[in-house]
Amino acid sequence: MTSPANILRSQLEEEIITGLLKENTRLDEVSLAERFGVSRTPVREALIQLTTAGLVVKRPHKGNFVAEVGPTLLIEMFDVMGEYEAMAARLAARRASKEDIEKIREAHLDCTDAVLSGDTDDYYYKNEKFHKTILTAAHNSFLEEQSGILHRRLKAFRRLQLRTRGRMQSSFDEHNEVVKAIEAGDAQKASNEMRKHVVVQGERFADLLATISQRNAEKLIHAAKE
Amino acid sequence: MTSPANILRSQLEEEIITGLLKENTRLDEVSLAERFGVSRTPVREALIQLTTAGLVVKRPHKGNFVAEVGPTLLIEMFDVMGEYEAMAARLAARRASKEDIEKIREAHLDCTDAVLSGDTDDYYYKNEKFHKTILTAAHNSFLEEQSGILHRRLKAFRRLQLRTRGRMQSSFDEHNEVVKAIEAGDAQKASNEMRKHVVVQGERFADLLATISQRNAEKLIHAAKE
DNA sequence: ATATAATTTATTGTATACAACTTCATTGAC
DNA sequence: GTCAATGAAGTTGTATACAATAAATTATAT
Repeated sequence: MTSPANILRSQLEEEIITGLLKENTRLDEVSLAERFGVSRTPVREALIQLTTAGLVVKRPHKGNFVAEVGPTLLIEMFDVMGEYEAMAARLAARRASKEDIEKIREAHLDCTDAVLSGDTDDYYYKNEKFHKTILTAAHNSFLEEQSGILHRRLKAFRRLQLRTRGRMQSSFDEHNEVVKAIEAGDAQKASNEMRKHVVVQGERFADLLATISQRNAEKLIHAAKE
Repeated sequence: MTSPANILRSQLEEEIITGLLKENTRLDEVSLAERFGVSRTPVREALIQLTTAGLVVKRPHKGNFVAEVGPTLLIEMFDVMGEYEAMAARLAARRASKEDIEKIREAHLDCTDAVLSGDTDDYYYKNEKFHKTILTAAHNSFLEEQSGILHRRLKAFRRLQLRTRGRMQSSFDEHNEVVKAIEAGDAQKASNEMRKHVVVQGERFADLLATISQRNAEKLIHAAKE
């Protein structure tokens, strides 16, 4: 599990996700091998894994490149992420045990401190925990896994969002609605509130785009209105 | 794209999905290499890809095994599949163009022939096309991709379901409800109808389980009732 | 001088050789 | 006779060597 190839994979994954390795950067096998002090074989294995994960694109006999996450794809991914979370909320509303609900309530309350102190980093973690708690309460490990994969991929963009002024308070308020719906066992409402909460829209959408490509922002704000 | 490694991957994938290679079957690298007339390297590459896809599990220094799809996981996957399709229907209800709706209507009508002739194989293909049309109308290529991956993985189980008596007619009726909702632009209803349509429940659920393990069927019917 | 073709260089894709680890069997001791 | 320990065999993980393909540069012809 902690073989050189796996370390390599997670390391590269991290660098791509955080944006340290920029889009379309060529990932030369020999250079990477030298850098990590291994042969090309484990490097190739790591690259293959990242390719199937969608983080790297292989052009036959041309090389491996960091996959570009265009604005369109990014929005699409956020939409799907919203659906994962909405599904979790819906299932949680139906399936959550007393203990599950207690944990959700707890995680929700924990967020209060971060909101009051205005600590966005703190809120980021507590927010993550809140969402994770609901995913667990959905009792669908496959959903949890898929959601986790996408979540990691969106990590870099997600974090930026919370920095927006007033976002933390409104995020907390939205959590509140979700919790109420789950407690009431209202699957439909829990689902809808959660989707609204996660999905990027309006001005937040424009902010997000600005973090990727300044140039293409305008024409895509239009598209966002649908 | 059609390199030896890729041919190998799709071939193995097919054999695992169709059940030709049973669960927990050991995938010996040298044997596979001999069988396909290549060296171990491309075999390993294919196995890595299948591992990240979740079809194969690697136990370090022990070997590669066909991942087992237990009843629980299978239900979970069907649930997520239902959510993908529900999302597609929801988005289609909001975003579908006149041409999109026309294509959906067309695909739906095409199913009529199969229902009347009672040809389950024919219906299988036309049903697939119907669902694909809605996915396209959702205008989210990432969703389309994710859905496609899971769809292929569930292929073997899905096909069996249609054989159930009367399932074709009720499936068609459910399609009808979905189409109506999309045409009316009722996102909520389109979504819910589609989810109900796809998700496995009730007796169909028991039928499905029987195809995997006869033994574990009973105790899981209980779980299905939630 | 420019365009095209050929050769060279660099990089990916595959094969083979070697090392590390795990498992099974055999041998020895209690 | 049984359990444990050591060794042998087999399999995965890694390194290196070789082949194939594509890009770049240079040389030649128009």
